[in-house]
Amino acid sequence: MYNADEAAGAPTAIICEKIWLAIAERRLRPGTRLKEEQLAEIFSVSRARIRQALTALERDGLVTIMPNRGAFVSEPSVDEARDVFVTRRAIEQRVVERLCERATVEDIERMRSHIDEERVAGKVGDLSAIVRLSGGFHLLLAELSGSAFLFGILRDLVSRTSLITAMYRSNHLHNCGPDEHMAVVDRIAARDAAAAIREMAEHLHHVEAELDLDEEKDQPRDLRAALL
Amino acid sequence: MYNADEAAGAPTAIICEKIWLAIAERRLRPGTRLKEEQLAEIFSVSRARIRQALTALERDGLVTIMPNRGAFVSEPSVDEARDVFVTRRAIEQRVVERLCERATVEDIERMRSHIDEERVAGKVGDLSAIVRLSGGFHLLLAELSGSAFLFGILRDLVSRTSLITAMYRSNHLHNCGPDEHMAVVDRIAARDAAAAIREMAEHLHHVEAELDLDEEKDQPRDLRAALL
DNA sequence: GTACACAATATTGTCTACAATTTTGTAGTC
DNA sequence: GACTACAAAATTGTAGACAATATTGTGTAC
Repeated sequence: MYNADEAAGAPTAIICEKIWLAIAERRLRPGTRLKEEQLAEIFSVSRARIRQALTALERDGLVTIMPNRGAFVSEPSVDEARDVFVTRRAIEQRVVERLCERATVEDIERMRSHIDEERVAGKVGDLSAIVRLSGGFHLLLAELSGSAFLFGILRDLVSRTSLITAMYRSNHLHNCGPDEHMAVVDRIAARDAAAAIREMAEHLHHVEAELDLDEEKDQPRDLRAALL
Repeated sequence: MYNADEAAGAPTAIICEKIWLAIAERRLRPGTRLKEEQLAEIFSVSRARIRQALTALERDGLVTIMPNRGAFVSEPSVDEARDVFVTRRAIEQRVVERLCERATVEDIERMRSHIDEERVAGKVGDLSAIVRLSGGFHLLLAELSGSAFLFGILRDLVSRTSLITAMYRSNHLHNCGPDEHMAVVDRIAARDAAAAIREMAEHLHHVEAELDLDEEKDQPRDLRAALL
């Protein structure tokens, strides 16, 4: 891990990751304004580089850029949140399906050792690692599925899931539990595609179910809707 | 349509679209180098704007940027091409599925009138319009499915499909025929999800089958592989 | 006292100049 | 004569300066 205090002259990818992590860990709340000059000073880089980072983050759906207005941490609506999970189920079903056909024993081993890391992070209570690893498991599966597009798409979706989780869940720790991950891996190892798909779908439903997507159904997007 | 001769001071989106169309219409062949200064002069804009356009096109997979080397029109491999179709089938299955549940009569009408446009373009022989509309049909379906993510993902995939079609097919005209599109819409209108999904899968298989993805199986990515 | 118009400030958007890197051409040496 | 090292040209990457736009604060008129 990089030391957060030594951020001088960091390349664009590092800046993106730092902002991404800050959002996922709820240090940057949805709706927060991200002033370019301010960020440039914080990271000790030029404003041009910050703009690059912000446009990249916009592409991942983490920040929303309003022309001539500035960049803000995105505030995904309930509908958008549900939409992410709908799409994830579609993508990850296909990922698991392919893994049941193609995964090697080395692949299975990588999945298991990843889950070990998750468990360690959970015991130690390293929030930063937990956030990264829980999403990372799904990305690892997508990577091992051998489809660069499924991987790329899921990368987007996982980022958005982190934001959604940060926004609609009081506590992030229970999500993406290593036990449910292991259940999926066991089914893949057994080459039981139907069961693996079911296990994954169930897992994603659990993650979604832990969010408060029902209560504050239409949360205000603009002031008018909020106050009248 | 814009006049291609009057491109002075065009915003980034216009530049992207022009380059995209040039690639889709095979005026820019895969592997072509895209020098920034040259493009800046052609479009009568600053080099900074060209860089914006190129990074946007890279995100869509149409150009490949090699650091300190420059931007090139992407050369998707056979495996990547197949991968795109695998992913498209997964995504568009879900799109059609949702449309069978949610599509209104107005939606069906929009699909049908879009297909009418395709037929007109086909009769007139407007290659530019054919390219745009054939992909546009699938995007319209995704848009009407009500899932912004399915739409966004398919947007990417359709762009890549255009590039792949331009690369592996001698004649673009037979792809995405309006008749097969109409077959899908008819099934959606009849709310027959299973049949609609089958019709769409078949259509995508046809498009893929018309490409020469078998013959030049490992086309050279680098000189070493090409010459030794 | 309120509302509108105007000005000041702050922030983003764009362009131009400079620095770093890579590629190509040339000369020198073995 | 061929290979290596060096230099020059071209191209990309970066940063800083300037212009455009939106927001906020103030003043004046009704």
